[in-house]
Amino acid sequence: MVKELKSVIKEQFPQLAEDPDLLKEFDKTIITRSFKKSTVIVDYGDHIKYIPLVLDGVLKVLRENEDGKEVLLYFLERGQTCAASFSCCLTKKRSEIKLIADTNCRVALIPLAKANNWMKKYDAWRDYVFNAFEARLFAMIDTVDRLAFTNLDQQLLEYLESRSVQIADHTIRMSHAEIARDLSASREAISRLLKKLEDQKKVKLGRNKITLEH
DNA sequence: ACATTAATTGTGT
DNA sequence: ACACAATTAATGT
Repeated sequence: MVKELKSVIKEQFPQLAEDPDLLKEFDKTIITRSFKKSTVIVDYGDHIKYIPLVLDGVLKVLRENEDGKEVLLYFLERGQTCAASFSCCLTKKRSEIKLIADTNCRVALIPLAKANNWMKKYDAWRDYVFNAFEARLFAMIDTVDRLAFTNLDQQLLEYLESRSVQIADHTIRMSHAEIARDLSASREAISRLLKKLEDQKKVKLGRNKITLEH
């Protein structure tokens, strides 16, 4: 199991695997855990104890508005980590976000103190963290752009395509209502747009599933 | 296999 | 956005 973790790290986090000392630290301190789909891993106000590295599956990061509405911030895929957790790492604040297993997933957990300490000790770790922040920042700028400049049609199509890549499957098993929540749109609007996409032969619809055609 | 129920999806306003 | 109709899947008998 330990050597299996090592090979997953090499595959998913190549930058981290370059430093053998860091890999040894991983061996000693990392806990891997599996979560079933829909499990809440971190909730609003929780104290963060670990930095998660996604080994497998997809996680969802949500934020709650002042008026109690939940907004999807972004998805975490294998090889990624939660930038929001790092900010907790530095400030010791409670969690501003909710982290939820979008699919069954496997996560490596790094204790906060270690993650902090490694910043000084290991260049590879520090670089990884900064890269993660940078990548997340640009990804979020991108989504803000799309929110501002594209209509819901576009967003829906891009959402479906990116989900399909994430789960490596043409068939997305979700209800229209779930998709609507992710896009902060009404369920009816999504249903109608999906039907339009079906008429255009871009997707095939079934109950709780959407298959992308190419 | 069939009926009942619940959940999802479609439609008109 | 809402109300309700239609359809589909899940469950019990």
